[in-house]
Formats: sequence, C-alpha cells, structure tokens
Amino acid sequence: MVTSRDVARLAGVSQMTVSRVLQDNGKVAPQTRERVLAAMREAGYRPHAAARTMRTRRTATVGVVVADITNPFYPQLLEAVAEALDAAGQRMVLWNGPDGSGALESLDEGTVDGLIFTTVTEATPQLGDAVARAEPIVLLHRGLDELDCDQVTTDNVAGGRAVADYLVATGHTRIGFLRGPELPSTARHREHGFRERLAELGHPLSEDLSAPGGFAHDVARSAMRDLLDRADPPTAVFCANDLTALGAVDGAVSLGRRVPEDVWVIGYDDIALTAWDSYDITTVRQPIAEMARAAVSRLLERIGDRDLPARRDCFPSELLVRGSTARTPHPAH
Amino acid sequence: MVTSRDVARLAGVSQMTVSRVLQDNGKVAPQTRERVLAAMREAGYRPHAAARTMRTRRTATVGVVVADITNPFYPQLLEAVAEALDAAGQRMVLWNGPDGSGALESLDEGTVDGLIFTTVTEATPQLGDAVARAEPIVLLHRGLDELDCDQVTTDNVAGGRAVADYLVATGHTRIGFLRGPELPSTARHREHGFRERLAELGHPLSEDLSAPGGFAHDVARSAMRDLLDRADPPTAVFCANDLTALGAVDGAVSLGRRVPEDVWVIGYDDIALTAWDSYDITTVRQPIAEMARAAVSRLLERIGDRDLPARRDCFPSELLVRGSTARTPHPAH
DNA sequence: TCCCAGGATGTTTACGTACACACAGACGAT
DNA sequence: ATCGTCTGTGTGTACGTAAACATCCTGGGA
Repeated sequence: MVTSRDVARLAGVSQMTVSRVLQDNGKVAPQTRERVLAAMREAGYRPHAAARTMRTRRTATVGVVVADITNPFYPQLLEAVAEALDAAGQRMVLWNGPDGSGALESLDEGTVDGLIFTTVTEATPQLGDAVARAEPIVLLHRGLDELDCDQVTTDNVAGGRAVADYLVATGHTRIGFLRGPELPSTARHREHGFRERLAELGHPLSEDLSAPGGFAHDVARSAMRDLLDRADPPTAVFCANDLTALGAVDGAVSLGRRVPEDVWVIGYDDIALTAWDSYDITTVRQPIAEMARAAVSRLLERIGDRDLPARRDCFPSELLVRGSTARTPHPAH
Repeated sequence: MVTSRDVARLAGVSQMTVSRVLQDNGKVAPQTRERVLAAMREAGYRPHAAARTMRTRRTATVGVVVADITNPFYPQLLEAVAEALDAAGQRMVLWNGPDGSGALESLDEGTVDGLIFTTVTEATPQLGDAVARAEPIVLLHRGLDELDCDQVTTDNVAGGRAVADYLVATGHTRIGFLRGPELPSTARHREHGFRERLAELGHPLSEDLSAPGGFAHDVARSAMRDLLDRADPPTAVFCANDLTALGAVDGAVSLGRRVPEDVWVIGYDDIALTAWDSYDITTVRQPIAEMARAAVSRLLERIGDRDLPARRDCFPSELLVRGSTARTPHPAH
C-alpha cells in the first residue's frame, strides 16, 4: 500500500505537506504542490479512508433506510437521493427492511455521518435517543409528528382532501377506500384529509367500503375483489398509495371489471408505472426529486453543524388526472 | 465518545482484554468476559469502525453497482443481495448509474472490501486493473467473457433458444424482436440463442422485424408501435427483458391492439410486475435469490482468500408461459 | 518440592492521516 | 538595524483498535 509518507519521500517533502496538498486548503507553494501531485500520480497514491476518518471523524458516507425497495416508489426516491449524495461527494449505505436499528448502530460505530429514514413508522427509543443526542438524522417522505428532528415530507392531508374534492365534484357517492398500514404518517395523513373533506362535503366515508389495502399489491388486489363482489360496490376507490392502486386495478381486471367504466381508481405518489398505458392511473404527485435534494442538503448541513434547529419542510402535492377516472363520464348509480 | 480504554478502566482490566472480548476468539476467563460485557453495557460502548478497519484492513462493507435502480429487476436483485449481506453481517454501499468507476475508487481507498457489479458492459482498463490486482470483484447477472474473475450469471443463450422453440412450436412465422443494448452480455446472449435456434428451425429472424428496444419502457413502447404499424406486423414479439416487454405491451395497448389476440409478447427476467393481471406476460425466469446468494458468498470467500481461482456459476433459466401468449390460440395469419 | 506447560492477562506498538505547534525565511514598518 | 508579521514547511503526536510479545499465575507431573 502506498501511503502519504511514500509520496512525501518521493517528492522530497514532509508527510504533512502531502496531507496539505490533499486537503487543498492549507498553504502550499505552487511548485511544491505540483511536485507532490506528480509524486502522487507516479506512486499511484490513494488516501486511506479509514485513517482519514480516524482523524477527522468524517466518513463522507450517509446511510439511507428504506422499508421495501421492491415498492417502485422507493427506487425513484433512492435514485434522486443517490444523485444528490453523489453530487456532494458522499457515498450511500443502504438498509432495506422495516427495521432501521442496523442503521442506528452504524451511526454509533461511526460508519456513517448521518441517516436518512424514508419509512419510519414510530419513534422507537433507539431513534429517540439518537435524535436527542443530536445525531444527524433526517426523515424523508414519512415523518413523525412527535419527534423533534429534520423532516421532509409532502402535505398528505391536502392530497387526501384534493381526492375527496375531486370524487365528490364528479358525482360519486359510493366511494371506497383501500387504506394503508396504520402507522406510516403518509397513510394516516392521506386518510385523515380524505375522510375529513368527505365529511365536510356531506358524504362521510362509509366504513363498509373501507378495506385494508396495506402497501402491497397482493393485499390490495384481494381487498379490491372483495369490495367489487359486494351487492352494492363502490363506484370509485381511493388507494393509500400507487402500489395499492395497481393492486386495485389488477383486482378489478381479474374479475373482468373495467377501469374506469365499472369503477374509478385513484392512487398516490405518481410512480412511473401509473402513467403507463396498461394502468394509466389518476394519482397525487409528490415532487420526489426536490424532496430528495432537500433531505440531502439538510442532512449535510446538520452534519456540519449539529446545533441547527430542527426544520420541517412540507412540499405541496398535486392531483394528476389520468384515464383511470376522468376520461370516461362517471357511470350513474 | 466511549472507547475500549474507558470500558477497560470500568471493568478493571486492560484495553487489550476488552478487545479480546470484542473479537470473541481470544482466551478470556468467563467471569472476566462477563465483567467486561457488563462494563460495555454500562458505558454504552460501541467499537469505532474506522479504528478497527485501520488495524484489520477490513470494513465489513461491500459495494454494489447497479446501472438503473428504477428498472424493477434490480430492486428485486438488490433485495436478495441485501438480505444475503445482512445475514453475513456486511453493510452494503450502493452505486446507481452506468459508471462503476466510483466504486472502484472506493475499493482503492479501502472503503469497501469488495464489489458486486450487476450491470457491467465492458472491461474498462480500471476494472481490468482491479481484477488483475486480485481485488475481490464478482460480476452478477451480466458477465464479461473476456474477464477472468468470478461471475454469477444465467444461461441466457438457452433462454433465448427456449423462446425460439416455443414460438415456432406454436406456429408463429412472423416473429418480431425488440433487442436490448449492444453491450450487456444478457442482451447479447439472449439474442444469440434466439437467432441461432430460429435459424436452426428454418425460420431465421427477419431483420425488418427486429427493432432496438433498449432496456427502457418508453423506447420499447415506441419501437412496438412502429412494428405494429407496418403493413404486415409480427404475430409475436420477443423482448430483450421484462421492462422492454412491458413497454411493448403498452405500445400495443396504446394502438388499441390486444395481447395476445393481436400479438403475443414475451419478456425475460420474471420481474414481479409481469405476473400482475394487467400485464400477465410470458417470460423467462431467472433464479434471482439463488444468484444473489451465490454472488455474495463467492465474494466473501474471495475477500477471505484472494488467491482462489476465478469461478463462473451459470444458473439455468425457465420459460414461464402466461396470458400474453398461450392462453389464447395463436391467430392464423 | 520443584519446575514447566499452558492459559489468562498486560504492555508496547503500529496502522495512515491530520491537527497543534514550532520554526525558518522574506519583507515591511518603525 | 530591529522587530513583528506572514507564508511555507517540518516535527511530534493522537485518533481507537488489534497484533506481537511479555508476563503472571495456576496446576499437574516428576
């Protein structure tokens, strides 16, 4: 292995001067710097990351936690996060799975400088402790009301309300709902806004048309089949997220029902798939790339200064009407 | 920060004894070990990863390179890789993008112990050098014939041949092909097997029914539209991968054509989406989880002993017939 | 009873980098 | 001429862990 000492010897300077050239901030005479750079190239020198980390307490690495990478929403989010991190010269360690404890351990071991959680469901003691110690942690996409830390989310309540407005305005009265899991803030807020606005408009959500859709395709598919098999099925179904909406459409398709002729379907997230011809699903768009960039820059700020006050960024969302709803007049029931 | 020295002081032993307890291999008396473990818990001790790496030259971290994480195939592969790494106590650093040079640099800086490339397209000098230095590198999914390193792939030639057999046996004569990019071994081998077998069976692929489908949905969609808009369109189209097949189906749907009544579509990879009702696409299955496990265990072996001879694991693949082909009799043309 | 084997534990040091500090030389102000 | 300042560079050391080596102690065999 080639060390900075070897480079120093080759360039006829001290090891410290090599280090200064490396950091590119210290004062080094131009011709000395050139000599050192030449020696580095000649020796094929690469600084040893662990040694640098040892001194600086920085890893240039950020951890990202995702509950389920096979949900197409997360690859889209991850792509944007990865791009922002890459632009900032940071590496990305990925944890897949509902349990973020591995990531928190890594933070304690100094393997990463900070963490982005995209799928928190509750403020575990471990997470609460880390936040209390002012560890650099940003919640992206899903938030936690009770936790005082940086959070980057969208206004899911407003999104839910927008869907309610839309469905009532288009004349629906038998409105179904495939709800998500109980804990994620996204699912809770969407449901809350949806229910609240429906009630305000005089069409409170009928409990027998509300079914657990999970955040999974197969769960949503069978829930949709159950809804459609009733004597008086819903004319429109709002789904907790896009993956659920895809499942709902497939549930309808599996029964020979047509969307939107027999039933309207609305999702949430605007994953790429929903725009494809076979699905063409009305959904609520989140500004994924902007959110990812905001989360990354916020995290890097906090890594630089842990004393910053926690901030909550809430991005707007937008209803995108596609073929699963408006392109056909709503069937009268 | 709590160090092993603090723990040692608390337990009334030397720092080295703490280190021995940590490694769990050295000889430590049971009651001493208990005392040390108690002190660790009391102090909330976490070993400092960088310091350990400094001494052991091991990071317990593996890098994974993926060209495009939004292609649903890769999240499925990544999920399996992540699970296998997690089970082995390894962290995963992810690089998204066609360029793996960042990962190779990380290897040089000692940030990762080894690399898994899932989407190599060519043996760049950088990659060749790393392999020549016996760096732990495994190619997963896509291979490189000319590179002497560990590779875990499927028999894409056999897969291509199986599709040719199937289409000819079911009576197709006007067979279309949406080819993938030129470089990836998967695309090349599938095409080679497909062409070869078609020729053997007396139905060589007609060049005017072969179109560039890329490995992207939108490219495939418009290529399919072009094919179907011809005076004498194909009765079946084989696509370079599933994402391409999804695009092909959507291209057909966008023209009001029906699958399989108007045209058959076959993909490759068996991503979860292809089994969903709205697509229901015949495809060639790869044993994704097994491959991921093989790649991980192979990489860890090589990290342990760089002198192992390079090995190539080639897994079998299997044609899965679904609704995009066989469920309806092939229309006579 | 003595000695030695072998297990348990301690001491010293090195991994490669960057920080704190020291110091030499150049140059301008007094 | 003297002093102080500033720039460029070198010296010593510390980060936290684990390897190598040293040392202590216990117990069993002669």
